[in-house]
Amino acid sequence: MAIDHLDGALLELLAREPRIGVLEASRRLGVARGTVQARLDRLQSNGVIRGFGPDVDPAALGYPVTAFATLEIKQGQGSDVRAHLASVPEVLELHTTTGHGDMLCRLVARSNADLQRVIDRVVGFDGIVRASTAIVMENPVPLRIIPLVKQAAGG
Amino acid sequence: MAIDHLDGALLELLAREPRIGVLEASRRLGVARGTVQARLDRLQSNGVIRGFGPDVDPAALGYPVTAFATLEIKQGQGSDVRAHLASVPEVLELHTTTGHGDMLCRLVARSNADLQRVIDRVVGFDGIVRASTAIVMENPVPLRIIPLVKQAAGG
DNA sequence: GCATTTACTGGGCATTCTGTATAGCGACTG
DNA sequence: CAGTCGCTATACAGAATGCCCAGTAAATGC
Repeated sequence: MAIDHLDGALLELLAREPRIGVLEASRRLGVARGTVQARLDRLQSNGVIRGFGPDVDPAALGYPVTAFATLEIKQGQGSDVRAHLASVPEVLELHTTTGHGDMLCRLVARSNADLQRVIDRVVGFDGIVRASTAIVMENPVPLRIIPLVKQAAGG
Repeated sequence: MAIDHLDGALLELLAREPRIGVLEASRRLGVARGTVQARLDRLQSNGVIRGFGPDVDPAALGYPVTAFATLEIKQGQGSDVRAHLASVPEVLELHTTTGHGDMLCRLVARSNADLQRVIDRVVGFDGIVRASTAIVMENPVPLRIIPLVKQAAGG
């Protein structure tokens, strides 16, 4: 669970140059290959590294518009709403939250006009009482993990 | 830019089994190795695939609490606030948005108590007028891209 | 209609990496 | 003090990669 400095450096290296192999990583980090291999195995079985899935850019796929929708749900309809939202491809992420809304989801769309269609599809479901949408204009800090990794590694 | 069915299948395959190589992928997809290689190169230079960075789980790093904070910013302080937020490791993501707030950020913390510390650090900055936080309880749909890829590939 | 370009196939080749195993060494622990 | 753990160092077979080429089929331009 705890991450030491070598783990941190390894994660950082992998984040910066993902196509790097175990052997090359060991050279960069100045440790034996077996060490890197053992660390990687441990990080993966720990669940620290979930995987190495391709990082796909929705914008490049033709979905340049991102929005966050806060949803208010009718009592007891939670699981139906979840299933509904999971069936919409443009819903990239869904959280249930405390606070004003009950759920928060990340949406993408082909255009602002298309966003209307997506929202209609998302909220056009019985269990959803109200929705408020915030359209993303800029993304000054793209999803990142390295600063947190550094902190966790004690750096 | 446009994604055909083979691209979609390749992305799906890579998402499901990321450690797969080009050769193995070509076998699974029933095409020549050179084809997979060419498609991958194209997807990467297109920007569709940003990279293959390790997918790190903040919870496994000791940050099991996630929250979204909506921030209201003092006019003209945008770039200062951006820089401030970028300097906080627990800020995983930051967007500027339309709607009620001016910014939306994703936070993580070691505990609910620790979240208070993080929020204090985030909002303890002159340009931020008001903040409202929603703590994530469940994540019924984790960040995903495959359904969108399938739709973009026309299937 | 004809030539050109593009994308895919199938094959080959040298280099490199992976998976796996070995043994030695220093540090920590019961 | 013996046992365990993590790291180093090395070895080896099998596999994958990067790169090359020639042939073919479909789309594009003249």
